[in-house]
Amino acid sequence: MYYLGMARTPTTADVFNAVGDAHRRAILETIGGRELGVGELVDALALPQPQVSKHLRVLRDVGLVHCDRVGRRRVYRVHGEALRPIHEWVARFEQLWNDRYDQLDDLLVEMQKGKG
Amino acid sequence: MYYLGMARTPTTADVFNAVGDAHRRAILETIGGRELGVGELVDALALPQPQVSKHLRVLRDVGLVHCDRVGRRRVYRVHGEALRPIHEWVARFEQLWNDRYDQLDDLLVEMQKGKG
DNA sequence: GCTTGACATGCCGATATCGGTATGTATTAT
DNA sequence: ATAATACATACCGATATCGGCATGTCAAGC
Repeated sequence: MYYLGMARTPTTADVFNAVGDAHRRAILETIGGRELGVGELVDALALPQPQVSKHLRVLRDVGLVHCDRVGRRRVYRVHGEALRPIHEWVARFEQLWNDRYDQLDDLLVEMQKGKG
Repeated sequence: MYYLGMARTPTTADVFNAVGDAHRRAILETIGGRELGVGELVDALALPQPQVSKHLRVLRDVGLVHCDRVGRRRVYRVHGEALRPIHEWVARFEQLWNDRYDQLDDLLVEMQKGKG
């Protein structure tokens, strides 16, 4: 009989996966709050240019970076909001090791009440 | 000439990678704050038992779950603190889309001062 | 126009990864 | 001791993934 199913879950190129790679994380860290061209990333990370470009492509596809064309350069910046799913997912487990944020949430609620 | 280097970065089985897989996340979500045996996970997730066991192995290796032997069962529980690296990494970018937590951090510092 | 610069993309090889099936192992029950 | 339960592990096939190299593309300068 022939093989029909998928061999592995199609890595729905999602944010969790994109951040799973150390080089991709390094790229995001290097860009930080700045706007960097590919060449600057290549210099900073000491990686071959095609590799950086391909990682940037992945990050772009999941919305983690945005890109502007400036002359013949491509200027990349981090779109931090794309990390929100990760933040919220991790937050679901946070209380299992740290209740500080729950305290803070309560506090915030109180503050809002006081202000209103 | 012969090929010498590594073909890819050795997926240093780290927490980021472990959480990159959707099935693994589902396992963590299903366990949640409870203690579950493998069979219960198999039933809940409708996955083959070996697959669940192997994912649990990965989660164990990175410290995301702990395991106790209870009779002939293995009872798994989430060790949420292992998610801290992810939390902290994401937090570094949080200010790029949400400054609420910075406010809260400032507030916490003030509270501690008041208490001390 | 042609060249250069800055980057994206295509192709390839090696391997890590995931799912499936079969089998091993340890513990309880009889 | 034997059998059954609950799970881990081994092995395999298919493919996704990453790194390296070569080439394509597109804007700017001459």
